[in-house]
Amino acid sequence: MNDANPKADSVFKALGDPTRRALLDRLYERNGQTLGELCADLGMARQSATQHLEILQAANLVSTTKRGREKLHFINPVPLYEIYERWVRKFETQRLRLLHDLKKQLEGDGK
Amino acid sequence: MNDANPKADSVFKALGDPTRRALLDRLYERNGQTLGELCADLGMARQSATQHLEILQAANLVSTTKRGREKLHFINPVPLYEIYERWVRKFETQRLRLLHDLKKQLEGDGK
DNA sequence: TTGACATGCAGGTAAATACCTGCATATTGG
DNA sequence: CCAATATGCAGGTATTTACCTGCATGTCAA
Repeated sequence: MNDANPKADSVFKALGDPTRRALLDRLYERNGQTLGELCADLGMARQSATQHLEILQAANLVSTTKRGREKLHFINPVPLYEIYERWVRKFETQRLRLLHDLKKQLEGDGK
Repeated sequence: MNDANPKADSVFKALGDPTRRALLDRLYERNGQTLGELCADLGMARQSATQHLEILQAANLVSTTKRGREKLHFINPVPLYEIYERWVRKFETQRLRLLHDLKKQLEGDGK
């Protein structure tokens, strides 16, 4: 009776935190960064960042490999695409896209 | 330094719970349901469901209107599309779609 | 009007979450 | 080898979350 899909759960929960979204953006800009690099300028202790990265890994949004004493992090966009297939495409209509484009156009004037 | 986007936060957090995803699915099947209808078969107290619906509303995924003593709930897919624009499209590549289709095809055999 | 029905409001608890600190381990470079 | 560097491990705390129960309010229909 419950859509207790653990996959969707882990991905949405992973994305539900600004620090983790920032980490994904950083990895998008440059893939394969070390823990230390990713921690820099995050404004929190290393161990906190580590935990965030573990959550991203559990959601399969990030995968890692070790190079010597360093841990390299790589982004994996597939879960995002699967969310799209399940949670966006389902609600997608021609009208929706048009509405979105119109909104963007209107916002473009204001900003 | 932090992508503390309250909009993304509210939407992802709203979607990060199986009960709330189930509610969205139910509203997709039949829009405009009352609180009582949505509570049925959820396996939790009415007030708990109410709180979940409030969270969906805060994320702008659901809007409501009152008809007499009833409260009607309507789904709003726009935030989902905005997530797509920000978090899927960005990582989208030709290769990705191909990979996804391939995977689906392979899974189709097994199941 | 009044009783039944739909929903709102006000707490209260257990578990999960997002941080932290302190110490341990493993790797590299000189 | 050994000191500096990168990361892992083991807790500990405050806040948030997901539930609950009990009672109040508002609306409909006979």
